[in-house]
Parts: sequence; structure tokens; C-alpha cells
Amino acid sequence: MTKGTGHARQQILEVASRLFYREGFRAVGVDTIVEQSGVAKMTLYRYFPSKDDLIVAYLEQSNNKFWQWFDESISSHLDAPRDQLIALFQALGTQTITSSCHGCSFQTAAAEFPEPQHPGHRVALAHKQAVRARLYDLATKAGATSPGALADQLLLLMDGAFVAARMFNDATTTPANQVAQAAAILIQIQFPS
Amino acid sequence: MTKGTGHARQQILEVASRLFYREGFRAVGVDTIVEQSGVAKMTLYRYFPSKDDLIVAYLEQSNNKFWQWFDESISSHLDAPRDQLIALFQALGTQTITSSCHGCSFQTAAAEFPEPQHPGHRVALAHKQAVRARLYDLATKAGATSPGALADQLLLLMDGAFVAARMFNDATTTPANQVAQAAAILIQIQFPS
DNA sequence: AAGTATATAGACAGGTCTGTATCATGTCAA
DNA sequence: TTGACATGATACAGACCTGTCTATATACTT
Repeated sequence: MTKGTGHARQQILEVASRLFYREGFRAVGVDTIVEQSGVAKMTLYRYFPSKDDLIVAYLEQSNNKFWQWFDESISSHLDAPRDQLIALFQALGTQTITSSCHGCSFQTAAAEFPEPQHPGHRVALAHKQAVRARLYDLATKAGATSPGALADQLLLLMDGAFVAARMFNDATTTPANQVAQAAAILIQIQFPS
Repeated sequence: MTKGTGHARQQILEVASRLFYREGFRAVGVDTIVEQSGVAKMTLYRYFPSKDDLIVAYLEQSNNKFWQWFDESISSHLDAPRDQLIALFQALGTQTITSSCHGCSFQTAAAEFPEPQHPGHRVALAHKQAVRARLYDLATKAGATSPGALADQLLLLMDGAFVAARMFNDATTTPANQVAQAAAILIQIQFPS
């Protein structure tokens, strides 16, 4: 059964990811993660010296997956940054109306760890700033009139869509349906024809 | 010192509001609320039979304060619903860049209590649906081309601004600065001249 | 074959959580 | 004055939390 170095670590991280994402950080105890991972408690604490370390590891993995999704969603429009922004928010709309989408893990981290110096909050803020910078980069490359304004406006829409994904998850309709349309309008305004 | 029936209840609710809003629900224990309220533990449990009841009472009070703020922010433009929407999001921008603003308590409730049947989640969802309905009402009265679409787009911006208020609270600049501008664009599009 | 690294199993410590029980105290009305 | 009632103070129960400790088993390497 035991597959040598690293296998247990990955198993722990997968179980922790699922539980943290669906139930939150404080709501999930280390014992639950240990039990569902099928590993010993000491194994968890060997790879992750504290629960906060496990939380940070989860958030960093979540960050990596986000950027994979981000890059993939804009990969069809290389060298057309304006179309990339459009495609990004179309993909975001599709993503956030999915029933398996429960919002943004970095929003949850910021909500559960409000202290700015908490490692979970720091990682979450760094993520959002990176997204903001990436949107600014795309807006600039697209030649937007006010790339900083556009980036911030789009970031508001993105976070709003993630909030809706968590709030309206069981509702029949969700405001997230409008995120692509709203983004398209805000983008178009930046390019007076 | 004792001021008769109800004084202790209000004191408890005020302390709980401050702590819940700043630190979250699970992070704040009943003992802390009791200690900072200067009341006996049994007094708290007389007025609020469980912590969940106290959480719901806080959220309902938060809901009332939200609508007070909402109505006041649009009170200068009675019988001009389009201007009311503009004024609302100007007020929201002012609110969410204030350092004392730590986001939306209903977002936090939905994040910490993901189960839809949890009383905290139910109250939070009901609040957001009410905001959505009110925005739809204003958009309709304003004669928007697609009032449902506009209401949803504006709700996305509002929630995005509250996320930014919590995330970027200590940052020098925040995307919330752009919420009024973005709202103005989305509103204007609904009224082709 | 022996040793080293990694894993399991489970008890345990010390703290915190929600919620309950007990008894004393102060106020106000009849 | 006496009784009703809201409250204060404090201990307590039982559960859960993070993190540690010990002892044992398994696999790979040399």
C-alpha cells in the first residue's frame, strides 16, 4: 500500500482540499482530515508542521489550479488580449454557475482569517493582487483607455461572481449568469470606435 | 447599574456584533462575548438560547442597518430611480474604501456556514435575494432595457466591492474605488439615448 | 541480512468550545 | 418587610481542538 515518499502527502492534501473548500478552514479539524486520508496523525504533522501550514499548502495549490484555469481559458486567443479578456469572463460565467463551484477559496481564507498578518490572509491577498496585476497586464496589452480602471472593474465582477457561486449555489438562478455580459460592456467602453 | 429588562440583551448584541463582524463567527467564543459584555453567562443564554440564535439576531440587526444605509443613500433622488442607482453605488464606493469597513457580514456568514439549511446561511441568502429584488425594482422603475440583467450585474459589483473591502483593507489602493464608475457604465448602457 | 526511513495505531496532554447548574445579590413593587 | 425577578459569579460537564509521545510494522538500500 505504501508508495514511498510523497504519496501520503498528496493524499492528505487532496482530502484537505476537498474539506477546506466545501466546509471552511475552522470547521474542519485535523482529526477529520487524518481519518478520511487513511494516514496516521504523525504523518500529517511530518509533512505539515501545523494546521496553518496545511492551509497555506492548500491555498498555494489552489492558486496554481486557478492560474491553470486562467491560462487555459484564454489560450484560444493568443495575441488578441481583448478577446482573451472576453473569453476569460465567459469561462468564469460557466465556472461559477456550476453546482460544484462553491466560490473562491481565497475569499473564504480572508473571511476566516481577517488579521492581515495571518499566513492564510497573506496568501489570499497576494493571490488577489496577482489577479489584479494580470488583468492590468491584459488590459494594457489590449490598449484600453484606462487599463487600471478596467482591471479593477473586472476584478469586482470576478469576486462578485464567486460570491454568487457560494450564496446562490442551490438557487435556481444566480447573478453569476451576468458576469460575462457585464465584463463585455465594461471592456467595450474602453475602446471607443 | 441594572436597567431592567432588555438592557443586558442590547449590550450583548452590541458586543457580539463588533466581535462577529471583525473576527468572524467561529473565531469568537461565547465566553469572550460574555466577558466583554460584562454580563453573566446565564443572562446571555436567557436571551439567546444558543449561539446560532445570537448569530441570527446579529445578522437580522445587520440587515436592518443595511437597509437604513440603503434608503438613506438614495433619499436625495426620490422619484428619479436612475439617479438613485447612481447615488447608491457612489455611496457604496465611499463605504467600502473606509478603513472601518471590513466587508459584508452576509458573505462571511455564507462562507462560514456553507450548508444551505444552516440558519446563518439562510438569513444571508435571504438578504442577498432581497437586495437583488430591490435592485430589480429600481431598475424596472428607471425603465432599464433589461432590468433583471442590470440588477444582477450591479449585485456582482456590490459583492465584489465588499470582498475588496475585506481583502484590500490595509492596502494603499483598492478595486472598490472603481465600483461607482463601473455601475455608472452598466446603468448607462441600459438607456440608449 | 541488517539498518534506515517511512508509515501505522492509539493514547495522551492541555486548552477551548457550547451549554448547564448552583447560589448569592440587588432592585422594585405590594 | 417580604416576595418576585433579573442578574452576577463561578464551577462544571462533555465534547472537540491542536499537537505530542510511544511503540510497532513495513519497505527499500546497501
